[in-house]
This record gives sequence, C-alpha cells and structure tokens, in this order.
Amino acid sequence: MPTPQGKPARASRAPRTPRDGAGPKRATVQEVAEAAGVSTATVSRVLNGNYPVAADTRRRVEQAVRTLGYVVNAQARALAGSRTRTVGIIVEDIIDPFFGFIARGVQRQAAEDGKLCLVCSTYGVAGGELDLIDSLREQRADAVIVVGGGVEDPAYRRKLADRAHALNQDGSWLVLCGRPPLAADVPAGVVDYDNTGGAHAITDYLLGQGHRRILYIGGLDQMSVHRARVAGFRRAYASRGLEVDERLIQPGPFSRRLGYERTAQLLRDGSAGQFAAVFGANDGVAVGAMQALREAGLRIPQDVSVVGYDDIPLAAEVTPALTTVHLPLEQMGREAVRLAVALRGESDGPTDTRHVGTHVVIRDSTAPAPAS
Amino acid sequence: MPTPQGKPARASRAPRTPRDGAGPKRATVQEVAEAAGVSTATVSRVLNGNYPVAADTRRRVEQAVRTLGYVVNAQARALAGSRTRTVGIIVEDIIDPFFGFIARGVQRQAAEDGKLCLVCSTYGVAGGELDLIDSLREQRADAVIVVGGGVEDPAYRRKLADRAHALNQDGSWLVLCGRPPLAADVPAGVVDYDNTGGAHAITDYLLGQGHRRILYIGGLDQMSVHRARVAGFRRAYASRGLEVDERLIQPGPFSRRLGYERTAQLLRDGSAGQFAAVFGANDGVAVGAMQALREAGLRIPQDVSVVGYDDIPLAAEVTPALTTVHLPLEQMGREAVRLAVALRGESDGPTDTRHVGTHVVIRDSTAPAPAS
DNA sequence: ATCACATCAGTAAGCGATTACCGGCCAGAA
DNA sequence: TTCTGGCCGGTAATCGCTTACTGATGTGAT
Repeated sequence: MPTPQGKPARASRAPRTPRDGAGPKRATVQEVAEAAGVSTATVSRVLNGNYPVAADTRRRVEQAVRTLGYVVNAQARALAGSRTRTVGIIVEDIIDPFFGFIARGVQRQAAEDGKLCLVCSTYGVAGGELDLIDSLREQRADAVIVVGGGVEDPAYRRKLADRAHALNQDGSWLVLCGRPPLAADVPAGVVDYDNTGGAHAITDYLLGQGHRRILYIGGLDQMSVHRARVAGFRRAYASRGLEVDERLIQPGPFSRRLGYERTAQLLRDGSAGQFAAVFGANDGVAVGAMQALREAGLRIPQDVSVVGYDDIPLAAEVTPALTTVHLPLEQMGREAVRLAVALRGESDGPTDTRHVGTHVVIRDSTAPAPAS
Repeated sequence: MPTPQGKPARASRAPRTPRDGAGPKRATVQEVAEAAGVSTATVSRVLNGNYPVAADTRRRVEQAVRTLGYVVNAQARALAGSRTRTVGIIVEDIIDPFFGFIARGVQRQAAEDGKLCLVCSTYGVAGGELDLIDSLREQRADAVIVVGGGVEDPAYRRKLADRAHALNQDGSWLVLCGRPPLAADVPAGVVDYDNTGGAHAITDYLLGQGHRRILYIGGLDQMSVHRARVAGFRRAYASRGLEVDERLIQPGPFSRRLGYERTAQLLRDGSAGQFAAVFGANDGVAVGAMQALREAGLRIPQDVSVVGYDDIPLAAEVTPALTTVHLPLEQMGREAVRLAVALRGESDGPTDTRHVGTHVVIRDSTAPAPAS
C-alpha cells in the first residue's frame, strides 16, 4: 500500500507531464551540452561569450547549437539572470505622430542595444499609465518609459512616484519622456525639452512680426505640457511689456478638430475679438485652424499668420507649410533608452534630467503684420 | 580541509549572493505564503483563481499580497506555466498609418485579452522579419503577427515557412496580416483583404466615370500586395474589353514622394502620353500625385481624377478629399490576435485564412470625364 | 623536481512560479 | 459506528538557464 506513515509522502513519484499536446519540445542547454559533450555551464558560456572557453570546445558547442536548432529561452534566462533585455514604453496613442516618433526612437535604440520593446497605450484613459506600469513591472522590463502629457494632480503624481520607487527597488528605472520631473527625491530619469522656452521663442517671433492679437488654441489645463507652453506664451508678451487678452487663450484637447472648431467659432461669433495670428498648441491644432481660416475666406499668411508646435511631417506638407517649433522627437526616444541604460546599475540615484534642444522653424504660414 | 576525495565536492556551500547592489528584493510567493500561513501552492491558486480555495484562506492570502506589495514575476510564471501572455508584432514602420492602425488593433485586442505587445520594426530591411521572428521566438511570444507587404521570392518564403513551423512546434503561431498565405501546408494564420477585388472595384469605378487612360503609380514588383492590386487594375480593363497602356503602370516604393515625382515627371516629359486619372497604390502616393497635379495647374477633379488605397485619415483630410478603397486596418489587427488565440491549442493545423471586406469610398477627388 | 599561476570545465544551487499527486477532515449514507 | 466522497491544502518536482565555487591541467619559474 502506498501509505507512508508519519511524515507525508516523500518517495518517488510518477514523473509529471506538463506539456500535453505539444510535439517535440524545443532543445534546451541540457541537450546541447550532451550533444557537444560538455556541461551546461560551458554551453551557457559559449552562448553569452562572457567567460573564456577553448576554441575547440566553443566550436563543438556551436555545432551542436546549429544541429539542434537551439534557441535560448528568454524567460529562463531572465529568471536566472537579472535582466529581461526588454524595455517598456507607455504612450497615449501610437497613431499620433508625436508619440509615434518617440516610440520609434525608443524602439530603434532598444534594438541597437539588443532589447525588445513592449509598447503600451493608454488611449487617454485617466490613470491608465499606472496600471500599465504595473503590468510592465510584472514583466520586469529593464526600464519603463512614460511618454508625453503629464497630469499635474498631486495625488496622481504621488502614485506615479510610488511606481518609480517600486521600479527602482526592482533594479530598473522609470524614465519620463517629454514631461517634467516628478520631484527631486523620486528615482526617475527625465528627458524633456523646454516647452516654455519654445513657446516663448515662437510667440516672440510672431510679436516681432508685428502681430499683437495672437489666438492660442489647445492644451488641457491639467497637463503640464500645456501649462508650460502657455507660460512661455505669456512670458513673451510680458517681456515686451504687452498684455495678453485672456479671451484669446482657448484650451482644449490637442486635436485637429479642436483647432478647426474653435477657430471657426471665434471667427463666427467674434467673442474673442479680432486676431491676427493663431498659435496652435501642436501642429494638428494649427492645421485644423488653417482649414477653418481658409473656409472663412481668409488667406494665410497674408490675412492671418499661423504657427504650430512639434514639427511633425504634416507641418511641412500642408500648404502653406507651417511655421512651428521643432522637437527632436525620435532623438528623445533614443535618449530615453540611453538614459535608462546608463541609470541601470546605479542604485537609487536621484532624478537625472536631460534636456533636448528645440528651435523655431520658419516656413510659409507666417508673414509680417501689414503696416498699420 | 575542504578537499573531498574521489567524487567532486558535493558538500554544502556558502550560499550564493546573486543580487549585489539591489536593495530589498521584491516579495515572492514564498514570502506571501509564510505571511499568510499557507503553502505556495495556495498562494498561486488564489492568484490565478483556477482552483477552489476557502473564502477565509483566500482573504488571508489577499491580505498578505497587499501588505507585502507582492507582484508576480512574469518570467517565472512563464517558465513554470506554458504561456507568456505576450504577442509579438512585426511591422515595417510604426509611423506609417497603415502599419500604425494595424498595430493599434493588435495592441487593443491584446490588451483586452490581458496580453502585452512586443512591437518590432524592420524599417524596410530585407529579411529583417526573419531575425525579428527569431527574437520573438526567444521571448516565446504566444503569437507572432507579421504585417503587410510580403515578398514573393521563393527562397524567402521558404525561410518564413520554416519559422512558421518552428513557432508551431513551440506551441505558438505565426499570423500573416495583410499578406497572402505562404502555402497550404504551412501552419500559419492569415488575415487578409482582397487586394485584387479592391483594385478592380475602384478602377472599374473610374472606368465607369468615363476615364480611359488611368495612371497607376506605386508598388514594388516583388511585393505581393502590389501584384495583386495591379492584377485587379488590369482585370477591370479586361472585363470591359479595354486595353491597358503599359506605359501608364509606374511601379516604385509606396511613398508620397514617389507619387509626387513620378506624376510631375510624366506631366513634364509626356513619356506616358496623356492621362485622365491617377490611381495611387496607396493614399500617400495619391496625395503626392495630387500635389504635383496642382502645381502643374491642373484642377482635381475637373481636369484629373485621383484615387488612392487604404483610406487612412489623411485621405479624408486633404482637399479635395480623396476617393479611395477603405481597409478596416484596426479591425484586421484585432482579427489577427483573435485568430492567434483561437489557433492556440490546436496543434499543427493547416493554414487558416480569414478575409476582411473592403469597399470604395467616394469623395471629392473624382468626377466623370467630360463628354468627349 | 616542485610550486605558484593561469586556463578552462564541471557541479549544483538557485531564480520564482505552477501543478500533479496525495492525504486530512468532515458530512451524510449505510 | 464505519464508509464514501467532496473540499481543500500541502509537498515537491519541474521549467531552462546563469554563475559562484571548486578542480584538474599545463606552464614557466626556482
């Protein structure tokens, strides 16, 4: 009778058979080792090339690998080692060129570093980032890059900071891309550009052209990016001793539609008074505004000048080509990965911030105001 | 002396210390089990909810999980279980809306199924897909979705077929999206649309409008998508008993630039004779052509009608809005994931193909030919 | 000939889950 | 009261790889 007394059973058992339907399982280091007549340690060393192995032995192992069609199991490797060679990136929507280019940069740099990219999208769901970070933490991504936007809500920022600490304890890092730092004591990398400066520069350019009444469209009040751009807009006026007409600041979600509708509406009901130029908070908004202006019979730039922000390809393709602030989006993505890689190893350092440069690109959608 | 004779050492050793710098490691099932006073098996059961656990026990475990801030280790889970809850997708370039929308569909469906998405890009590198599939095989992605294009080279197709078999042996599946099947005996799912039919439909529409000389621009000869579209183009002529002027078929890489330059050139040197309409192999090509036509002083659609293919948002946004063939891109991405999920489990079945419908969307870039 | 070093290989202890089996307990049946 | 199940929970074997230690060998120095 199979009834051991006292301590529970401990005798040998029928071997488990986990894989049921699968055919011939794929080769393991074990099998490669046998085929090459060496130990698994040696196989691993040949595979990773991080330990001296005699040329002849190496050859035998490589031969066995080829013969068996061996492919390493990344999960097992990650479990035994301490990295997954994976980076996670969280964007709002991959279709939006702003996020798309950054994601592309992240991906390219990751590929060059031999890493794979886990791409996640929030589709604008509030707090979506939080859950996605948790998922990426489960996956033990070597780094998690969160792109764009950034809500200013303190409670939310605290939750994000908690995630940053958690990731840091796991030995990986949170990197904010296109978003200001959370706080000085939060372990997170930051790759950002100077929104205030960019908005200031392009606004100043318009003011320099003689325009005084500039309509600013777009950006949600709780977004840090928006706040910074509006701040730059105001500062440009202030530094010339001019006043901003508050009615000309029209927030809203970044979108082409917003640019179109808001412009058309203001043109129609005149509730904000006249305006000689439009500053779209991003290129999409600006293009939408251009369409509304054109439909209203206004010429660009003769009657109204228009500028955007970001410099996505669309800006150069529309007619007239859009004057805008150039952002090195792809470069930022790459930088984010590099920063994450550099940070790895350093445990629990403070926030490390890198700024990328921006500049105004003057095209055909702007012209000097007619002499009054 | 620690010098056992005969057989190599086998006595106890100083415990290894793999994690060097890292601070307090993150909690494991082991620790949760101890905290809750149960076994790891029970913890796992509570976590996965796939085995009955007494309500009280469950509560204790959940409490422990919360207290310790436990997060499951996906790698360990994947190693012990047999799935990674991950799908890989290979596109040419995420910035291209064609790929972008499909990727978005894949991602959304994957997210709904509780999976994460590994996004890889080839950037047009020949054979890039092959290496990427290998990487995804290392990662043991539950499914690998390859999007678009598709080279007709037999040797290449054979290599792809090998990968499909390998993936299938691993217990996962290769799914081709927007590309025809490889061969009947290759275990791969396919989600495709009817290129020939779509091209036929829109060409027929133009012919029905009275246009006879239609310039077809775009598509590389070795791409299956291109071949199918051209086939539809020819068939439309054939079914009306008309002849195609071969000089009007102008292949080239799908791009806005191609549409622009090729059109401008033909307009200039007249080497292909006159044409009354332009069929861009995709919307980008068509938009490029529109620009060239406009710069040549031709009116659209009064002087020349223009049509595209894919129906990316750009098609509806340009002026005049582009008549094109609508492809349910995002839907296709979703379908690809669903197919992969459905396929999983079935071992080594034959190719399973699903077709999605397409239809012509008539906008403002086309008009009847003037009565001659 | 002896010894201190390099060099290269092997042993086996984890990494952190999942899950096949086994068995304790308790209620209702006989 | 003794059995027969149904519920639950524990034990421990794996999954496939990396790597700290230990050992065996060959070499030049002494």
